[in-house]
Amino acid sequence: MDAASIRKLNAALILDVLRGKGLVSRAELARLTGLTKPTISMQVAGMIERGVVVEDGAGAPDARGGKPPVLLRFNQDWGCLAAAEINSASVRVWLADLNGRTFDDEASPVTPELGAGHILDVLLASLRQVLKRSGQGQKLCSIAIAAPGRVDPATGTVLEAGNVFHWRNVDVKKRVEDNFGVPVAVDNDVNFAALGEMHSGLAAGVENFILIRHGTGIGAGLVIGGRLYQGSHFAAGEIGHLILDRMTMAPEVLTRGLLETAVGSDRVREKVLAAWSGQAGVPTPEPGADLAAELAALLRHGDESASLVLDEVASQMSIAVADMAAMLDPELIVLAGDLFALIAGRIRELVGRVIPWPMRIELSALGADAALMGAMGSARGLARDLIYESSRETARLPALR
Amino acid sequence: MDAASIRKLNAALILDVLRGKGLVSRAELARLTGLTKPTISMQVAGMIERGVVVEDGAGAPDARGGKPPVLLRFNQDWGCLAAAEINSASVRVWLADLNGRTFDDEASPVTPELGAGHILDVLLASLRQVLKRSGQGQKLCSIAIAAPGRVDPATGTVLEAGNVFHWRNVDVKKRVEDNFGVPVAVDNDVNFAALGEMHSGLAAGVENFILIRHGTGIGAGLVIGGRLYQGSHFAAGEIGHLILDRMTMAPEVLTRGLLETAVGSDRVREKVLAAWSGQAGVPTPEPGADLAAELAALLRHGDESASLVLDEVASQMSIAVADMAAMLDPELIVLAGDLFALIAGRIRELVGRVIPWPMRIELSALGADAALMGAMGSARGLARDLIYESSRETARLPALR
DNA sequence: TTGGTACGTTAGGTTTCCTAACTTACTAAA
DNA sequence: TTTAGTAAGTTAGGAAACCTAACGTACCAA
Repeated sequence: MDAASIRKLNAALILDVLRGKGLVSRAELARLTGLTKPTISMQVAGMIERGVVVEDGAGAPDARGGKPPVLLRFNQDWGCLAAAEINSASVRVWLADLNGRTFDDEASPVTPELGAGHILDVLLASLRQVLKRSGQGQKLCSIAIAAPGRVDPATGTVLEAGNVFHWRNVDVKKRVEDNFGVPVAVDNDVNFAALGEMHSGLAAGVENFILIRHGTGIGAGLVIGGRLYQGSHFAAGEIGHLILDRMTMAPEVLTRGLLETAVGSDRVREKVLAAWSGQAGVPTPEPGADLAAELAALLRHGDESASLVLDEVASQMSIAVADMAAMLDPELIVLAGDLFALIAGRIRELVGRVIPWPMRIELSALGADAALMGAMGSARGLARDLIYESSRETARLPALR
Repeated sequence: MDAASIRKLNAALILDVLRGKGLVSRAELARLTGLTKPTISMQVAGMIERGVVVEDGAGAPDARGGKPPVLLRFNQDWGCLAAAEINSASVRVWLADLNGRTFDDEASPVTPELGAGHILDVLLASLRQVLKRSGQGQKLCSIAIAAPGRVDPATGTVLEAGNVFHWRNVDVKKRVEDNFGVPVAVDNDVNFAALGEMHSGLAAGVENFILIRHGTGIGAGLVIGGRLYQGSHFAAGEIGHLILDRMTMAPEVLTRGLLETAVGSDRVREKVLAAWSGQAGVPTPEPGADLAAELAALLRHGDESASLVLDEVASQMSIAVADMAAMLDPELIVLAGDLFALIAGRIRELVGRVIPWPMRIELSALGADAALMGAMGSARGLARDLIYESSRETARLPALR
């Protein structure tokens, strides 16, 4: 720890305040950071020279008189950020300014059968295209990628990607870094979705929460103490393995009694088809259609089979939610996945019975964009070091007259 | 962030190395910390003046020649630490040096019926006694207290202490701080037990692990990212509420299907008594005796009832352990409680069936001292600030000749 | 006895921050 | 229109911590 570190820490402090507040004067920065006015002036001079900060007009002078403040603003166009998501239907890419505001995007259809190499090719081409189109290629600061499966964020490798993709040890980070030469973050899509809720969703400012996603698979993203928790084998939140058939550990539980097998969307569809009454005037459920919309339609027509299936699903999901709540005592549980809209009320009621303290259980508001928003937040974090690196040569500029 | 902060940070860095390594010379400190020799000399001079560090003999000179190093040592007797535990049978107090080595202790029998006020009186008296006996009262740096129930460590208040103590909102921290005028940490005994395993047990150096304690109640302490995680309502790890009777959320589950009700030691005793074969030559199980020892004796005599009961308990505990493993993906799970010695093997086997990655499941080695050891570690952490506060006046001492 | 090596100290310079005083630009009231 | 008051931002000087480079000290080995 030496003088240079002090300067960097103070630069980060100043920039954090500046990014958080929007327009701030030097004097107010001094008040907010606890640093003195000369220090702020010197630091800000360096930032302005590098272009990270710009002067942006005059503020209203104090009512009692006094020189009006010169307002400063973080220059969100100093660089740009990229986020990408690989899912079973497409590769999506977003480009955003340093405040995370998306200004361009691109989606390329893919299928898992294309294989890891080809899908990554699509991703790289897609990235290149948006960067070229926007003319911001030179300013790119960082990239974050939401990938399927179990990911080691330290190495940026997809260790294994479940039933759909059949990836093993795919080094996404290296591939992308080699092509763009900027820092790259890779993580699981559910984890990024949780970060998305934290950055710009329901969980803003929440220290401890869980995002549970329901789909073909079932997974959870855990945020503990304001940070993503991935687990020792990057498998934290793999609640598909939760055991439903309690009071016993019989071998058949391994195939029958696990949460994912019981209430994954494929199984729910089967159950609906099996139980469907065939009532006149009720639409026939079809494989391939939107499961949640279909169930909602059945419910509207007063179809009993749908309501019975949903009751069962709600009951089993409630067990998982209640157990997570009991173990982790989060402040909030966010439910992501269309089906949850139909059963959130029932889950709240059932969980409320077993958990003796108040707990918010909410439906995600970000929908399909959650992972990309979280990835963008992560890209923003990665870019911090580049932005905050304060150049030493700029110290103590002569006054401008 | 200013010059004074730099000095403090570097002082902490140096002292951490010194405490970790034992005997170190100034030159080696420079190498280990990355600071320069003059900086180390200056910092160390201040520490020696304050008595926090002492010179302790000469080291062996380098084989190639050269002046032999003067070895430095952290002065573990610069102050002392206290830890206390309140349990249903006694109030225990330990006194230790700054390295956490206990040099005096005291146990006072109490019963929960005495009430919070009286039990705290006993604790205070006990603390005063050991401090007086050792003559170290003036040097006391901090106190940590393992209390029963749900504790808010920020305020040091026992919010509620379960079935045994019937405490509500007992401000332990204030009471003790007012009496001794040193920083006081209060936390739940299971949490401190987990810290104990981390400081000086099986979990040394483990980032993510869970300690599960079985007794009348069942609770877990969660260490995530090397830090205790208490939850948003200080209820993390309250796995007594886990739901055993799956596939349903029927109302009767609330009394019948919760983990604590099913496998708490009281219930296990009932089960043993109910199932006992009354076989000749087998000792009769008696209420009040040591449950684990009794079960072990029954097993030795080949009693079938005991083995059936244990199988059931193991099966149900396994569900809880497997679920925690699936959700939190810890590196290690530590089992604390006598009963676990009889069923750990079975738990390992059952959990191994559902969790597809390797996971260590071990019996706690610290036994009844775990919570006190963890509390002592916490007291040591609290004392850091006092120890590391580097005095400004000592800068740049003239050379001694 | 001499050269080599490593420990720890001294001297001098750099960087950053702080305090105090100053200039600048505006309001409000005489 | 002038004058006093207030707040923003700059300048000047100094303090505190660090660093580099060189030096004195104590030991080994030939």
